[in-house]
Amino acid sequence: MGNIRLALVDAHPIMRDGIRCLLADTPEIEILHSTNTITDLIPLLYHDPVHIVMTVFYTPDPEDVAMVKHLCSKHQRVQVLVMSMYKMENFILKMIRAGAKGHLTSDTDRDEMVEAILTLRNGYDFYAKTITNLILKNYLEEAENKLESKREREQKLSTRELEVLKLFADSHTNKEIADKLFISVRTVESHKNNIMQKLNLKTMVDMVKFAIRNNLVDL
Amino acid sequence: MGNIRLALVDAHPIMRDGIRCLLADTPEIEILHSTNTITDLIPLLYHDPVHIVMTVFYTPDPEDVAMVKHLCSKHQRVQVLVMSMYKMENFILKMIRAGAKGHLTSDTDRDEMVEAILTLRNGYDFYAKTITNLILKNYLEEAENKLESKREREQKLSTRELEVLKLFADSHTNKEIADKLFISVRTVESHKNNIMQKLNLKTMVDMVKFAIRNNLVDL
DNA sequence: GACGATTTTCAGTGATTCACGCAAAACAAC
DNA sequence: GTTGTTTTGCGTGAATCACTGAAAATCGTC
Repeated sequence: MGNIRLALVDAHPIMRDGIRCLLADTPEIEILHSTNTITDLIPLLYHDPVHIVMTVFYTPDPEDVAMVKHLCSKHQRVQVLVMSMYKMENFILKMIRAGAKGHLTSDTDRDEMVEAILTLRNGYDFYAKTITNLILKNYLEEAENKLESKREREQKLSTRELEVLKLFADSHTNKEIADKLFISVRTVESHKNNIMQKLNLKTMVDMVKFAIRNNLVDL
Repeated sequence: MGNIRLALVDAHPIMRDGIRCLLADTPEIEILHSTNTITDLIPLLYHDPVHIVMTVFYTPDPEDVAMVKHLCSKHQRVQVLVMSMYKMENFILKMIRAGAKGHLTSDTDRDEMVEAILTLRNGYDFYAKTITNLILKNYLEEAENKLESKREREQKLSTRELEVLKLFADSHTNKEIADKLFISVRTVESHKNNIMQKLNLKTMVDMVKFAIRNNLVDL
């Protein structure tokens, strides 16, 4: 197999330079493109295709997931390797579902990065150890009892409570929730109280975070 | 003048590796320490002092400013070079006031980085062109068109507001925040109101999400 | 159908927070 | 010293929270 054609996407030029430098003494990896965003990269791929796109994300932004999805659908032959500088299982899994074939975290090093690129080029997926644990956990849970999060909410929260929680975490006021569900504001309050008690949450900030973590609402 | 003894602070190991790699063929710069945080670095400096500490920040966090200030006061002979991956004139200026002697942005490159380090070692300050432009632009705008800069400024949060937002999104009640910051509960309320207005957020749920998205708190 | 368990509904009460407006003191820039 | 911003704080009425209690609806099951 010939050289591996790589594209680098990172909002910070210095980081792109750093990665390029780290990969400099790996001659079988050739960096063809280096852009700020996936959007900038896509047009370049038509005349100069690559095998692998490595993109770095610094914050968990739903837009990034959408961009990865878009890239994967537009260029089905490229393999996307995501490096995320945050540690949100949620989003990492979303990236994988969006079509990413590999994933690294910010505590990776040159060797792991090269290994990831080579692995992807050979047609296999690559997930950093820190990620593997996560995926394994998730998979096991899904196989045996749907999702952990699902178990958590469905075993502990009732249907109505879930409805209220969703609306609340979607930035609706109690009054709005009450109107939407044709119940009184006091009932909404009760549900929220019960949710907090059941899940052992202290504040409603915790409630919002719970909802996000469990995919009840988008960030 | 002998070798320049440098310490590197960055929350992301891969970035530290990248920078180290970029500086590898500049033999007069010697990287002695490489840590996650300034806090981790400080004890090392007692037995192994350096000339320059280069620290990278990804989000505008008042605590980072405080850490830089602390570092500058504890080790008055070290010179701090800040690289900020965001573009908030506000915070860049604060870093300078906190004692940083140089400043780079994420669109810097190896040469500029080396230049900055050498300049600092020679006893002069160094500010990247992009920074100078920023400051100049800001200055001009303020002089000629107040509205524009006002609008811009209103989208940014002040130090205090960021502190309040962080604590709030970290599940603290207003009372707790007030106690922690030694201000009244009413002041906390004011800050929260101002934040919502500045960021054009409707509810506190939105505020929590904003904080998570911007990495001010963990999920 | 009857029974118990759970869910859903709602209210009282006092504390806390929200939303909006206003303003003095502190601070920084010029 | 003047100007503008930030930080601090208060007043008011509405909304929400935290806690308790409780009636009505629903569900599983014998």
